[in-house]
Amino acid sequence: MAIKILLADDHTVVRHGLRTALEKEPELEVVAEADNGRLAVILAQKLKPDVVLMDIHMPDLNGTEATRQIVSAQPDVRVIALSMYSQKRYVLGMFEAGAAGFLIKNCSFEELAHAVRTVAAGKRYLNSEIAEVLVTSALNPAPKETAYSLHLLSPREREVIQLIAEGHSSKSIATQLCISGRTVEAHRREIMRKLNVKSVAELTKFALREGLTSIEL
Amino acid sequence: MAIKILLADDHTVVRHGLRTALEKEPELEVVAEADNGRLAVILAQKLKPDVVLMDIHMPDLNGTEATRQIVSAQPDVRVIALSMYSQKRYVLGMFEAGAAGFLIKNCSFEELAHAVRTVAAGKRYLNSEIAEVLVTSALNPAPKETAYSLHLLSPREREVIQLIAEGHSSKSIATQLCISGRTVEAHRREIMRKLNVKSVAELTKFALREGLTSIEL
DNA sequence: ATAGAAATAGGGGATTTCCCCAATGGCATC
DNA sequence: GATGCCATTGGGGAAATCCCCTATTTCTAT
Repeated sequence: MAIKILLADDHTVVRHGLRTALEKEPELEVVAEADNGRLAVILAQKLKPDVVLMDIHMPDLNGTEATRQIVSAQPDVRVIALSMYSQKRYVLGMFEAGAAGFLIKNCSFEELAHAVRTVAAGKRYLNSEIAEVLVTSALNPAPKETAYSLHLLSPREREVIQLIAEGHSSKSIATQLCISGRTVEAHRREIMRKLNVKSVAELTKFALREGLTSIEL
Repeated sequence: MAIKILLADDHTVVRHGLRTALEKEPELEVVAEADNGRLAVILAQKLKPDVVLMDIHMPDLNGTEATRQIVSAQPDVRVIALSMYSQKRYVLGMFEAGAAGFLIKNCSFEELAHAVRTVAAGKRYLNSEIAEVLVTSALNPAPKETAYSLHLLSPREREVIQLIAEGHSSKSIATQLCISGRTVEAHRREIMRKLNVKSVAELTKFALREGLTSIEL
């Protein structure tokens, strides 16, 4: 009995490529494709696939919400998240929504096929990168809030990171906050340690994602 | 004589799927894959493919700059841009860099294969959506700044700003580009002078707006 | 109460970035 | 073919940031 697969990804070419590659595997069968989350939910209900390969970024209904709806209606459908990024909030969000596995799009096809068989057998599938994210997250037991790592930072640190992301130097920040430049440097280092970034560029992207600053100059 | 294709996309699974699908076509042959723009340039030089399928968003060297380098060195290599989005600045940027065609990832595989054959025959390939973007753009003769404001920067500077916005230090960039750290610093200063910014934070935001880097880490 | 964290500030030195300047080479315009 | 622009390549020195520490105060939580 072949494993029935539903592909949910908004890029037609990507879906076609995945289907072609998956169907070279004898016991895997792609039964349908969806180009958005809402359609994925409908098709999952109708076709009862064994495994859904679910992209996270999709129009109309994103992969996380689609997973939540599918799994709550049909707990035996196994969903594998397929994402470009291994960011904690995506990983935690998908598992919280009920996904059985998580793959980075930058994985090998062999890993993808292996993941499909693993979750179809009722097990979870995590590669080492995702496992790392989960372990780190589990060891910092500040549930939910840690997922949005802004809560890792103290209020003062949030002030400082915003000013850095707005382009201010440590000295300028010190003047604005009426503290010593050394203190600002200490905050800056602590922020980078907590967020595990090594450059102002990454720090700026974090601040943008968290809405601490605007992309406009 | 089969059409030799080079695949450049940073997602391994996507490359594998495309390769599998393309190789079902008798007269198409995938001769190599690259997961970043710099490798694509090297492989294009070495293998002299007929067609390069080039993703726009890639680490280290993006698809637009990679296209520019490939086409300027080997004008007979035909590059097809493969993008998730049909935003004007991507379309204009790729054609300005010398691309022969432009495909949205959300196109059918038949269209992809047809585009490969079309550009290999020396013609351009545009689907109606891209044609629409170009016509609109041609009828609204917006000055270059609005169309492709990266024109302020030289090609080398565009390489450097991408790497800075990805979080690399000058020294690391120097190693990647095989030039002195002092030269990278000079580029960095020139970039900041031209863009009139004073910090890596502002520079990162510019790179994000121009699609040179992704907000995800 | 005691442990831990946040906020403050600093020493000293390594590394990186910033600002002034210079040489080369290409390419275009005149 | 001379001129001039600018891209690319770099040096020297000043400034900023980063990294290793220590230290005090305050507040919170166990």
